[in-house]
Amino acid sequence: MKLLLTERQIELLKIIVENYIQTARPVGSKSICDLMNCSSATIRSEMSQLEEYGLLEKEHISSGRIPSEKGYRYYVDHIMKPKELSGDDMLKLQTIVNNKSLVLSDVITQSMEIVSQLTNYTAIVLGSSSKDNLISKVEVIPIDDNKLVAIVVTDKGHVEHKNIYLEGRVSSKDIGKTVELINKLIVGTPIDSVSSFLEFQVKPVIASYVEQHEILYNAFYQAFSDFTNPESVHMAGRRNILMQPEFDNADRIREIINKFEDKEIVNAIKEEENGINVYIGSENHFDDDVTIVKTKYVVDGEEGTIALIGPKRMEYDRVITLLDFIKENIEKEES
Amino acid sequence: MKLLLTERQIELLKIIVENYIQTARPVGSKSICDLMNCSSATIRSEMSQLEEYGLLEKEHISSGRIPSEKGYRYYVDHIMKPKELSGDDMLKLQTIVNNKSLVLSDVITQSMEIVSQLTNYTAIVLGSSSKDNLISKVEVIPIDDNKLVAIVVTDKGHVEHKNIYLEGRVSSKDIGKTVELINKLIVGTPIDSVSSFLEFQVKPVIASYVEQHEILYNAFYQAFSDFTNPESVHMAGRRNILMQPEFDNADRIREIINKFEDKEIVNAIKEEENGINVYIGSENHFDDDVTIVKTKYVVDGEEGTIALIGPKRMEYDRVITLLDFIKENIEKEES
DNA sequence: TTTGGCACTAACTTGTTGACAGTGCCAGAA
DNA sequence: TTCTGGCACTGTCAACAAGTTAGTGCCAAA
Repeated sequence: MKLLLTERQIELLKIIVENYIQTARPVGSKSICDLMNCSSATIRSEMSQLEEYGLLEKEHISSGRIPSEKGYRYYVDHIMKPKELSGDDMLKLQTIVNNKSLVLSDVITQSMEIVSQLTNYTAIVLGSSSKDNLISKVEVIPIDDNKLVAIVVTDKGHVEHKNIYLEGRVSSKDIGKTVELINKLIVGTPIDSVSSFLEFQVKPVIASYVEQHEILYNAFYQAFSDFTNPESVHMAGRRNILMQPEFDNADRIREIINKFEDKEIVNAIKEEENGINVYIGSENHFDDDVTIVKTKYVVDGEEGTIALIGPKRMEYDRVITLLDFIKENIEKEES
Repeated sequence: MKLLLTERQIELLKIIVENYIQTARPVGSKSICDLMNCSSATIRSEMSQLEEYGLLEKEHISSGRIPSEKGYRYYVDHIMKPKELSGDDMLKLQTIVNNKSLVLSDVITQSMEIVSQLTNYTAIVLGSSSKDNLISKVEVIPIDDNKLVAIVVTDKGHVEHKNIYLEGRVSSKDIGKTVELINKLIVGTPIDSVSSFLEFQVKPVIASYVEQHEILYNAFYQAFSDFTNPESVHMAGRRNILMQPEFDNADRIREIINKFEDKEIVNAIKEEENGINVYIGSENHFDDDVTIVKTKYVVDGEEGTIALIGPKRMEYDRVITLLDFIKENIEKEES
C-alpha cells in the first residue's frame, strides 16, 4: 500500500527526518515554523496526520516527534535524493581507488576505512567467498626436524600459511618430493575443495612415490583442511557505533559489543541481493537500533559485500552515495 | 618505610581485601565480627588505624571500607600466598602446553586465551621482538604482469607476506634472478635490519646482474621495509574488563575501549623487568582503575611478554599462579 | 484552511523526608 | 590496657511533592 502524501506532508517529513538525523532530538512543531512559513498549530495538525499514517512517533505524549522505522523507510524510498559527493570525500577516496599498486582487496578495505572515518559509522568488508580462489602455488619450508610451514598462494594473491607437525622422522627428500607432487597436481584447484582433492587425487599418487607417505599425508591433510574457509571479515571503526547517543547506557553498549564480537554481523549481512540495500531497525537481523546499508560487489570473479552500520538516524543520502561510489569504482577497475 | 602491623591488623586487611575482591562492595565492620571473634566496635577502631596508615579508604564518611592502592600493594607484597592451581585449571592448561604439534607462539596465545576465560580478565600476548627473528627463506610468486607476492619466513616459523607492484614491465627471468640473489644473500639476516641490508648488500649486486634492477630494487625495498616490525600483539577476552562492575557508565566504557584500540597497552606493558610484576592502579600507565599483571618470557632466544588486565580488585593470588605456571612451562619446553 | 489561545501532559529539576548502613567516640566492663 | 555496648552522627538512597519546561490536542474565530 503506497501512501499518498501531500506535497507539504512530504516536505514536513523530510525536515523532521533530516533534523532528527542531525540532532538526535525529537523535533517540535515550533522549530519548524520558519522553515515552512506557517504557524506551529498548522504543523501540529500535519504532524498528527503523519503520525496516524505511522510515519512519525512520540517518545511520550508531550514530546516532539521522531521518525518511525516506516518513516525512515518512506524517506529512503521516496524523498531522499542521492547526495553529490563533496570534493573532499571524493578526493580522499580517489587516491585510494586509483592507486594501481594495491591489490583489489586492499583497495576495498582501505576505502571502507576512509568511509568509516568520514561518516563515523562502522564499516565492514566481507571478503571474497572462497570458491573462486584457485591455488596457484604451494610452498613448504622446514623449521626444524618435525615442524614445517606450509604456504598457499591463490591466483588472486591471497596468502595463507599454517604450521605442520610431523608425527615422526621424515627425510627432507621425501618432503621435497611430496611438495613437488602436490604442486604439480594441485595448481588450479579451488581452495575450498582442496581437502577432498588431496584425498582422492594426491593420496594415491604419493603412496606410490614417497616412503613415509602416511605421516606426510596426514600432516598435510590436517594443515590443508584449515585452508578451506578463508572467508575474510574486516571491520573498521567498530567503536564508532558506540559513540552514538542512542547507546548511552552501559548495558546497551555491552550488548552491542557482544554482538560484534560474536560475528553476528556476518550472518546478518550475508543475504544475497543486488544493488544497494538498506535495512532499517528491525528489518535487519542484527540489532533493532541500527541500520545496515550494504551492497554486493563482483569483480573479476571475486565477490564480496561491503556494508556500513550506523544508528537508524543515519545520513542515508551520503552513505548510499559513498557506497555506490566505491562499488562503481572497484567494479570498473576490472577493465 | 615498611609498616609494622599487628597480627590482627594483617588478618583484618586480608579479610577486607579478599571480601572486596569477591563482592565489589565496601566492607562494613559488622560483617566481620563472626570471622574475627570480636565486636564491631573493635574492628572499627582497627579499621581506622589501617585507614590512617593509608591502607584502607572510604567512599564517603559513613560507608564501609575498601582497600586503597597501598592496601592492595601491601596485600600483594606481604599477605597473599600463591594459590595452588585447581585441578580443573591445571588440566585445561596442560593439554595445550603439552601439545607438541603447536609452535611456541600458538602455545602461548592459546594458553592465555584459556587463562582469560578462567579468570574473566583480559589477556595480552606481546609477541617476540623482531631482533631475534632471522630470515630463512624469501619466496616470490607472480600474480599478474606487474603484481607479485613476496613471502618471508623466519627461522622461528613466522610468516609475513606483502604485495609487490612493479612500476614497469620486467621479465620473469629478471625477477627469478633477483629472488635467487636475495635468497642467497639474505638468509640469516635479522628481520629488522633487512632494509639497510637490502640497500648496502643487495643493491650493488643486483645492479650488475639484473637488467631492470632499478624497478625491481625499488619494489622490493618498499615491500621489505614493512617487514621490519612484525611485533605481534594478541589479545583475548578484551571485553571481559568491560563487564566488571567498576565500569558501569557509558563514558567510562567508551574511554577504556578507546585506550584498548589505540594500543596504549602495548606501551604500558613494554617496560623490561624480570619476574612477575604487578602494577596496581596508578602504578601502571594505562588506566588508574585497572591492575596489570605481567611477566616476560624468554624461550630459545625469542622473548615476549604475557599480561593480564583486570580491575584493581583482582584475584591476585590466582592470577599470579596462573601466569607463573605458563611462564615456567613454556620456558622449560626449551630442552 | 490557517491561526492564536488555552488546557493538558510527561519529563526533568529541586527540595524534603525517612529509612538504612555505616561510622566515631565515650564510658564502663574485663 | 583492651574490649565492648550504646548513642549520636553522617552520607546514600528511594520516594514523594511542587514547580518548570517543552511539547501536545483541540477549539473557535479569522
